[in-house]
Amino acid sequence: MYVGYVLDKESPVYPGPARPTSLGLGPQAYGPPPPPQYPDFTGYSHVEPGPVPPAAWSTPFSAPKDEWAAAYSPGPAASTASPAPLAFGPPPDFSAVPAPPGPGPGLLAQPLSGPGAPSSPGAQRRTPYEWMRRSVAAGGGGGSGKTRTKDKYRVVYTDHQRLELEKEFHYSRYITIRRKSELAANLGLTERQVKIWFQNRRAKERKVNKKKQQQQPSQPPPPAHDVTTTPAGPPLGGLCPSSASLLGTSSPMPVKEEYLP
DNA sequence: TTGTGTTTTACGACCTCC
DNA sequence: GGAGGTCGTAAAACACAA
Repeated sequence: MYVGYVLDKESPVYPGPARPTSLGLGPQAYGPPPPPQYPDFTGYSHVEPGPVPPAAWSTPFSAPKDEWAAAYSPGPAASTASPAPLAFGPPPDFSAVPAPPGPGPGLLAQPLSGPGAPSSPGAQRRTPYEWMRRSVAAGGGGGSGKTRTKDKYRVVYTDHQRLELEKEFHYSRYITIRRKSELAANLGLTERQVKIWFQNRRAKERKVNKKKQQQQPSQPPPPAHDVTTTPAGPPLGGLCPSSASLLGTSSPMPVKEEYLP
């Protein structure tokens, strides 16, 4: 698997313990999941309860997790939430919004608790519910499987779907096979959609970083996670040439539970 | 309301790896 | 050969100025 190739590279994309050799990407990743790692996946959380502070997101990623999380915040309810509730599955207040009649179980109603609450960074919806109506009209948002070959060219993912995808992306730019499967299941998307979302997200990041570099040519090199601004190299071998700095023992990257031995 | 620019999904082509 | 990577692109969705 290509991912496996990346993972095994000298400069792995994922830093430190987040990328244990036992991660088992590639064909073996399809094997039976280690029993103890997901005793209760519905409670999956990026931010492990306990001492892992949100500040861990300050590096290597430039944007603190709280920042983008707040941007996606559904409202006061989220802002007051503990750092831990990054769980998949509908939050309790999801019930406040009737689930659209889309196909599949994954159309998650959005936890938009407050009218006027911004639902997306850089894309303030006119009303917190308008995007929902659009999503419903578009065939139930993500998971509808609409493609350009069908009656709808594309769907608009719900803010919750985007939030969870962004969470995963902020954790790591490359999603594992298992996480992709889990994410797809929990968000009601197909694995293909998750994969493509990550591809597009990386492309977006490269684009942004390129823009930044052009605007600030004299600036010091980008942060370690800026894997995309690296000069040309092997498509993946050079994906994260600077990630070696992430491998330092002082890496503040939180160790994802599933990556723990 | 309309025109225009940007962002977001989705795909195809091509590549590398196993 | 299959999977997933980048890159480029199409087109819908969206924001915003005129």
